[in-house]
Amino acid sequence: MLDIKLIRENPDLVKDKLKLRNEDISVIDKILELDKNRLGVIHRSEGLKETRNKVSDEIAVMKKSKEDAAEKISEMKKVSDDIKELDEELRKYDDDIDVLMRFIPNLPHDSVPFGKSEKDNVEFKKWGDKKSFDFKVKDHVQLGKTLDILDFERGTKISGSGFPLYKGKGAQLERALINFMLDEQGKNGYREVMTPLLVSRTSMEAAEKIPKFEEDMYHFEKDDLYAIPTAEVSILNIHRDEILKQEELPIKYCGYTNCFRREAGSYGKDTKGFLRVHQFNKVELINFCQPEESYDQMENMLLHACGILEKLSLYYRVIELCTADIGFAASKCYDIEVWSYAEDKWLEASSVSNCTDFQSRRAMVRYKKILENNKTKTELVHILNGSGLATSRLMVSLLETNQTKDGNIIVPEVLRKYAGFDVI
RNA sequence: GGAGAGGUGGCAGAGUGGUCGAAUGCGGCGGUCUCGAAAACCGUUAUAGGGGUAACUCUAUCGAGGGUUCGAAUCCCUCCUUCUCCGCCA
Repeated sequence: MLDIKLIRENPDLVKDKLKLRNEDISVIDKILELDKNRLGVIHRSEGLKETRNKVSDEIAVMKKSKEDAAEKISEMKKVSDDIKELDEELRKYDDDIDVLMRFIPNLPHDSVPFGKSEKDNVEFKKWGDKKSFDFKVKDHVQLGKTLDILDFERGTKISGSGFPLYKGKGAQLERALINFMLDEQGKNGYREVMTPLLVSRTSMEAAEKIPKFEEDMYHFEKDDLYAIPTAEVSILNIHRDEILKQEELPIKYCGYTNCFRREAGSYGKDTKGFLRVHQFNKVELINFCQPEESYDQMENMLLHACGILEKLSLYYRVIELCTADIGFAASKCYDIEVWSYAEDKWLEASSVSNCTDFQSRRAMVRYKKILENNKTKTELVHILNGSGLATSRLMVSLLETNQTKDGNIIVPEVLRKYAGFDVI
């Protein structure tokens, strides 16, 4: 969430930034009014509390010296009732403000290109060469079926559409890919973690996934747990409600998890094979750092994600998302897309986001900043996330790129020691 | 799932209705002493939110949320969590 103080003190700045995102800015004025009322109630309530505390002390003294305090007690009874009423009112204001705040996205960074839709995203970088095939390429579904390594029909039988079944060398290749990526990110300084896949509502809220994306989550009602849509959620919550040391920043984690997404509202779009699935595998990168270095860290993370694709020799490009397309919690985003020869289009395989203090404010992840005069100040960390990478769309490109004329797959050099075979 | 015992400041650990934001010890920071260090001694040591240019001041916080009371770390209720024992299961 945004800082209420920033809204209070710089409403025009906030509005201008939100306009860039095509947001309805009337909500800011509503918040300002509620906030003003809220502060008034706080003043009155705290004034009464001050009286109550003072008089209660006086009552204690009177009782000790056996004086009659009945009058003061009845006086305070009234004061206490008034406090109760004001605090009730205060809570209402808090709730009303919170409801509005939860749907306001992060402010875009100055470097983010302006745009009105995803069409205005800017190509930032392109790597590799588009391969030319002297035969008709098969798509990943055909390849998977012919080689008997991917079985979407049976996956559907087991769970419904969007739950892929990997078989034999397909399963092994997937495992190889995951291990390869974890090892590479480990070399890049990320500490490997294996996290819970089901998380509490509190954890989802801390990551700013709820309430905005509630419809996209799998929810286990009986235990009130949510299946994570990305390891970002569980990794981010490692340090919820903690105060970190300045010298341990940046803290970098990588973790492989299954990811679960209901993909509500996207039925009928990209339904083929891996293009849009409810369950997929992803190696996630998370970085907790000091505010002043977060944009540098972001560039690093982008390189770390791209490094995987380069080692796999896959043709890819990086897109800098425009103000209309950056993620809810993000101030800046890069998407990495791999090329699908069969679909003849780019597929999103990774997204690197700087969420600044937007998530850390609700998650309360802070650090002790050492100031010049040697004093310390507690400040929110910046949190970044990036996929490094998601396997499903990566697998599409990997299979298609490395197919041979007779329908086999040449395993990329770097994966061979992980897979234990060279060809499928 | 059953039975019991806990959750207090960075840590350990007192505190069962009143000047308790909280004794004491350890640790941390600053100082005295010393050539320097140790020891000893003295001081200091939380977070959040209001108000004030500031010194400062007010409010809240003893697992979380409600309740009783003029007043709650202390009493009552609910939840979370940790530990011990029993049962069940991988």
